[in-house]
Amino acid sequence: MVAVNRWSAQNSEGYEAPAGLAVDAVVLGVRGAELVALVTRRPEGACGLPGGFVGPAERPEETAARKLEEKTGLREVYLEQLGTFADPRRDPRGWIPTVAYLALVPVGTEPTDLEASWRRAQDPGPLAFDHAEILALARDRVAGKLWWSNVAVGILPGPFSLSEARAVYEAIAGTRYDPATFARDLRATGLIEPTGERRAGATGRPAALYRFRSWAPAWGAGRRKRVAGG
Amino acid sequence: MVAVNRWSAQNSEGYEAPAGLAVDAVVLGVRGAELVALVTRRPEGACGLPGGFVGPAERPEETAARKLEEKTGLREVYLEQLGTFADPRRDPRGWIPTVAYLALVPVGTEPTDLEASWRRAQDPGPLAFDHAEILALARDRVAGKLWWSNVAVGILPGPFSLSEARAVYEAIAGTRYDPATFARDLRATGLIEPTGERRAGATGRPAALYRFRSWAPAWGAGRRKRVAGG
DNA sequence: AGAGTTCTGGTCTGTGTGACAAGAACAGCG
DNA sequence: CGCTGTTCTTGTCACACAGACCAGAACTCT
Repeated sequence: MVAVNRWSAQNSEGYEAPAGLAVDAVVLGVRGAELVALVTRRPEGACGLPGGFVGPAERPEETAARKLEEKTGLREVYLEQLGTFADPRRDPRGWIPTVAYLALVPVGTEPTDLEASWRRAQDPGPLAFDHAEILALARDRVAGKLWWSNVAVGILPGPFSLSEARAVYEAIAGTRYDPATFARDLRATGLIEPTGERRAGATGRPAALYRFRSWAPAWGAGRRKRVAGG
Repeated sequence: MVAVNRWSAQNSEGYEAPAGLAVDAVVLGVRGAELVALVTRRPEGACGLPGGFVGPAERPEETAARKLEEKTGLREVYLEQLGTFADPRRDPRGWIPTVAYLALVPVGTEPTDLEASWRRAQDPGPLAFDHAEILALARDRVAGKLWWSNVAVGILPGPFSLSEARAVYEAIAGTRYDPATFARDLRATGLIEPTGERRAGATGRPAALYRFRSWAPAWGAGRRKRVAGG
């Protein structure tokens, strides 16, 4: 019944228990042609992923959503569990496993928290704990699922042109696509539908606008792109 | 410093802490033409996935490997994290998050623990807690990675014929493959290599034997199969 | 009105995939 | 020993798809 020391607790069954359960979120967005991740300055001064402790009546995804709203003001963001990092030595404060989440936020989102800022997802600079490893896992995950699901809806929630979608896909995949082929293939996935509107005002021919058919996680049924050879 | 009740603890920082950290393993194998999962009888009488509590100086994958050896006698099995299930109400005993793992064991493996037995991965019967959900996630995961990695090495560790490999792949994917096309495609992944031996004694032309090039997780570089349309 | 830019539909070609056909290498039997 | 049946193995063929290119459409700017 008594915590044996500062670093871990003990329950009534005699099992050692963690000192707490944490969540960390990899918040990804697109700025210009680059994939960016949100990092916050920690009390110790180092930078790290936004996160916090899970409450005793909370599901971890609720904690992640709560922290995300604090940093960005956004609700209803795409959120997916990446995995759990539970090496007992990962946090010098004690035995604190963390459940890592991947979040995707719309183009143009700015941090509401002054301690938070965008960094390039590649080369984010030094991060606390094992956060660099978590970020790397997030990059692989989102790139792998790009053409197979509607994860991009988190970054393109509103009506978008195929050029805007292409910029997002290119930033995430790290490659360039032929505009005509990209349009054909994205339409063929069946994940998007035309709104009937067009975006004028810019230079060139106005682009037709599209939206994702569903906000909820979904999978394409038509053509799929192969992933780049490993 | 004092656990507030039987169901959760509290650390020195004032944060509530879980009552313990658990692991559960989905142990998959192939018996005949079917994908099977290992289940154990729990003290309460219900059936569930093999699992246990993580020690304070242990990484969860070590706990999973330890429990797996208790149930099957196997060391060096393929082990991969599936995800974490941490709904505070998932376990009636208290706030106990569990990290779920996927393990693949060779064809012919028999449980060493009398309380453990094989069940069909589809239709395993009622399972305790959220273990049915965890098993479903494991089935999807292994089917999705089948053609993209050498996960099957966990089920086919020794020399095998292409027919034996095909039986395993068909059991996992739940489909049937053309023998000739299967042979061409599996060879084209670059994941396997011929041993030079042949398996005689059975009826028909003796089959050439193959082995996986590497035991460690690896990815194919050649042809890949598309996943079945969702 | 003309030039420049971007979007969009069409075509063409190389390649991967699935299905099929035919030959090779054994065991069992009359 | 030859025939039959089975299984493994190689080869071929048709189709669908990814990628690239081209030309026209639709706008803005000068």
